[in-house]
Amino acid sequence: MVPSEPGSDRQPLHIVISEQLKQKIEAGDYSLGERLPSEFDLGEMFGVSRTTIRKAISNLLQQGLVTTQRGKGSFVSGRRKISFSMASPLTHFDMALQEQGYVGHIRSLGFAAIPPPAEAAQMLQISQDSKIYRQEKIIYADNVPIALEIDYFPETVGAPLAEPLHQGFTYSTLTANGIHLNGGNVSLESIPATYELSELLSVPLGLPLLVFNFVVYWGDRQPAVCGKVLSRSDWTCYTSEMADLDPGEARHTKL
Amino acid sequence: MVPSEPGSDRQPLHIVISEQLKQKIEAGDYSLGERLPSEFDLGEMFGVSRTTIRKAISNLLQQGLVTTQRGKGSFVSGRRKISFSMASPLTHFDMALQEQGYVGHIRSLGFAAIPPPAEAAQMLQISQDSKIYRQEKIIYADNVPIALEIDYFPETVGAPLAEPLHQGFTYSTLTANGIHLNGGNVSLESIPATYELSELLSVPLGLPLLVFNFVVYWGDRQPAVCGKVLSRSDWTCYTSEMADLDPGEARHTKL
DNA sequence: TAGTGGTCTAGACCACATC
DNA sequence: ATGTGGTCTAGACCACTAG
Repeated sequence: MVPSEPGSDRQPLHIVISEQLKQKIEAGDYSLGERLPSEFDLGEMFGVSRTTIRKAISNLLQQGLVTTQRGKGSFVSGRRKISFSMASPLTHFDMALQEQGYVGHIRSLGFAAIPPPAEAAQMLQISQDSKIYRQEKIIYADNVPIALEIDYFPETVGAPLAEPLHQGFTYSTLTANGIHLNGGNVSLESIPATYELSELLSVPLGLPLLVFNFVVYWGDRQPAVCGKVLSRSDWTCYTSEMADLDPGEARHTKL
Repeated sequence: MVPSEPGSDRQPLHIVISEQLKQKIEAGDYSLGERLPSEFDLGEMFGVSRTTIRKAISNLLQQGLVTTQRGKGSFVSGRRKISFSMASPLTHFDMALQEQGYVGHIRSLGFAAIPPPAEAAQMLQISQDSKIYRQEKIIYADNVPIALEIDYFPETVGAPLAEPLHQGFTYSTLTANGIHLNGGNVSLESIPATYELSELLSVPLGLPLLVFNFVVYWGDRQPAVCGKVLSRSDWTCYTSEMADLDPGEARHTKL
């Protein structure tokens, strides 16, 4: 199976090959979860070196179409996405997971009182001398790590709730302890996974991550928590509903 | 400059090298826009083959830290992001660009009446027999392609406004012609750039793209347009403001 | 033990940019 | 003409998975 006549195509071989494999995957010739032929075999099938095949498979990896496992092979990936509402931010991750048929749990990577980073101090409206509680945790759905959550709590919230916050989902813990959130500012962006993040979330380096930045308030606009959730883009999306659009209003909210 | 003592590190060479280069970039040793040493020189500096250096630079590419130009070199990238409000969706892209100091323009890739795709027909609440107008265009900021917008208009909107829609920004054109949007459903996700998208937006294959899915209404909840905006994650982010959070409400909006 | 993907080498040729 | 990144080869060794 030689790619095509050499005269007409201007595409690199690894692109031609990865696009052909992509078509086969999308056509169902290689079905979901199925193992692709080995790199050696693919090299023979296309009549190219293993290096070129590896580059082609790397293209599919970057596009999230396959995953690779050392010693086993390359497998067609594909899964449905878990959707979270932007209207209830960090909020109810556990409920959203449960409603959509997943078992959620968290693994804490650390909970400590630290001097506040400048950015967090500003969002929580506290001075640089006061303490701040920083929590970092991985969120799992069916034992797959799907997100890294980083929270900053002001001392008034973090100190009395240190223990429950350390162990449970943020929103549920807050509401269970009488802190009812009533507003916030959020922003969404996307970044490629750094090496460190790729290790934490078991994804290839560079895979898109959704970054949900938030600061939420309770009572009389007291900041309750701020931070960010970095979630695997192959597992998550965010939804929102709008009403009464007014072009001049609510634009360029600074977070 | 040999990486480190061989006994202790378990990281591949290309990771060690790309992480070292990353540190230098973030420390400012290589400043913004500066050219890195050539692959050949880097190979000599680290005492490894060019293949390994290319893999290391590929890691930086995937993380959006550098860009490469054939015949010229590799350059440190880095730019601020343009923020769009989720409260006014497709909406005022041109104004948002202008307010943030960019010159915006569009290039149409096509505008045609077609039989409606099933998904679009459902969102626009029309039957499969009626016609639909599909528009595809690239959005530029300062002559850099930052987004691909795909719109579907029902015949009642698309037919009379074919000409102006073809040439201008969507929201501005609609409001200028008496169609005032007053609500909508949106969702945000992120996907890696496919080969085709990477060509259209001049980004490396696999770079994260933000996908803004929308359907917006006017008058008495008549769908005016639906579609999606795929924007370069290194140039764009979305912001939103919330009030009166109610945990049970507005969750899992289906788009 | 055999097969797989992960790493790395040394070298070749090409297309493009610059002088 | 020279230097750059982009493509591709042929081959080696390693780490891991499996029967």
